[in-house]
Amino acid sequence: MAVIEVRHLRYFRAVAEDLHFGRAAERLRIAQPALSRQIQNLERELGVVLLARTQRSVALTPAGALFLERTQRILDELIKCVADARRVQAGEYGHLTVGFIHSSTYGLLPAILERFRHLYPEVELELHEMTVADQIGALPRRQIDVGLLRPPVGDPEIKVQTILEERFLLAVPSKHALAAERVISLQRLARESFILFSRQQSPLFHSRILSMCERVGFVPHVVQHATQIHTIVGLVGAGMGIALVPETASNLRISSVNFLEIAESPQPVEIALAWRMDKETPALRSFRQVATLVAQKMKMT
Amino acid sequence: MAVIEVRHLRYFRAVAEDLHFGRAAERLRIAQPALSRQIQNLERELGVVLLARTQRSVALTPAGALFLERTQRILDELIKCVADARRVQAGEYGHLTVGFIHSSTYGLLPAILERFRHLYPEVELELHEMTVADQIGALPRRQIDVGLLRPPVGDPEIKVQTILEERFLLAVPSKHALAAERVISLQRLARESFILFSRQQSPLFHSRILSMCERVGFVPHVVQHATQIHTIVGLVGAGMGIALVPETASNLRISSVNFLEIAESPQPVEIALAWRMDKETPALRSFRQVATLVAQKMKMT
DNA sequence: TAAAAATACTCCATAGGTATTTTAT
DNA sequence: ATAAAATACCTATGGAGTATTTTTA
Repeated sequence: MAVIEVRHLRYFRAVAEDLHFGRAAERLRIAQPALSRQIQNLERELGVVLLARTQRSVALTPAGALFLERTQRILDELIKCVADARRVQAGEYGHLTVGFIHSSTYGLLPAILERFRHLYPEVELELHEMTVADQIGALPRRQIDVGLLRPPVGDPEIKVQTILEERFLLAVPSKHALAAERVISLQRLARESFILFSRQQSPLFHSRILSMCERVGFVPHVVQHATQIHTIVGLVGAGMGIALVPETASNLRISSVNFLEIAESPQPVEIALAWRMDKETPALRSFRQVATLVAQKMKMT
Repeated sequence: MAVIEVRHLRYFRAVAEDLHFGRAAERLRIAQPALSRQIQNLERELGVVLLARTQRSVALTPAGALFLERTQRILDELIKCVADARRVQAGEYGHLTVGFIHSSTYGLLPAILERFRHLYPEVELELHEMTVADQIGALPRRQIDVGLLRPPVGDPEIKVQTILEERFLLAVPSKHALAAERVISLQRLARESFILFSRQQSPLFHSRILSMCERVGFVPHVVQHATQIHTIVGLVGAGMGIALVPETASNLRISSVNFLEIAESPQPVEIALAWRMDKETPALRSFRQVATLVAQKMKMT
């Protein structure tokens, strides 16, 4: 026997607990002589007498007592280590760094987090608010494992899965003449003052809004540019103008703003997951699954 | 394979470190196919893929990374546990509860402790000052493992080994008429005032002193009883009388007291080690050895 | 004499070896 | 074409079984 094996530890523990070779062997489902020999081998390998045996009794030596305590710990750790490895593989245990755009914090991200933390409480999540561009840069650099962003992405090394489509709504101040309507045609907004997403920071929204106005025949009269949805909605609430915003904005629940559906039901904007296509870790798999499910459920309501 | 063995952990660690089956096998001094099969067995048993292999490369999966970290810890602990068991057997590691009489604190006990702590720094000593009677009671009850006491003991279950013999000296106040002498005959003390060990607390000293006086033909005139050596020497220093004390008392180094040898060189009193004869632990063996050696050395000086 | 551990021997499961195949670069 | 892991097949070590002996309370 060149090295001590787990078998020796298990056998020794059994004998040390029972202080009886016969009964310990029975518990281990092996014959008593086999057990005796393994304990002898262990003691020989250690060069230490662990058990003081007489024909009538077995007792632990001080070295044996120490060895038992340590052995117990090692065996426990081994069991735990095996269990944890299995849980990592099952995506129930691990670590995941998530990038997300600001607008997801109004509804989608909190909903995903709540569900995920409930299902996978032992996956440690690290959250980073980032722009879409930063996320696309951070993914290959492994600064994030998954991104919650708006397509398109472009990089062929990055996989993208759309999980949610959002309609555009019209945000108007509560006191505005249109505030009483539920559905409105874009054509009626030609003379209105618009608060618009900035071209630099939110190119997708910017161009979408411009083109949907263009389609019905006007160029919006822009009184203010802004980047973040909550800023824009805030400005609308202050009576500065109206704005076209994705429907998550209605989660903001600002009392001085009404959200109206748009009769032309313009092309929705998407929210997607993005991740490195090379290898999907178990924790990522869990996250994707939860995110997809949560988004699915949001569509229904 | 019913259970995971240390072999699997060692093999996995090697592959995980090298990320190359061939080189890992070489390091382990086994053939590559044997290693491949053992890792496969391990993964099958775990139900977990630890290594992501392609024909050109081997990489750890997240589960594998966790398993490696834990495996490393377990193997380290196993090595340490083996080493510690060996050290317990060698009496270099462990725990020992020592009972001792007060008078040993003047010279013998500190000398033993110093030497022992130097030689066996990892044996934890628990020290309890106790009377001889308490020690004899505490030994079978396993409250102490070894006692430093004055014989006799009596209990046949307790082994006793005398390690030191002490002569009696005469303690006199520095200003006393006899203080200038170096050696004195007991006969000259018939008229002196004695401070004597109490019969109850120190029966051995009490009877020894009475009988040595009796032998030269007088009954000492006792002005005060006391129990502990330092109390008695203190009273002598205060000029209250003279006293017969074991020579350890001279370690007290009280300037107002002179210690004189006794011409009749009366029977010395002994200090002994006492321990349960059933089984001697390695730490006890170390302690006995050191105590014997230190006492030996004290005799010489 | 009875109970329990150790010894003697036998057997076979499996760790490990060699030769070869597969596969991705 | 090459490097590296996997597969196929063989060998033999040693773990486990049965029968027996030893020991001492």
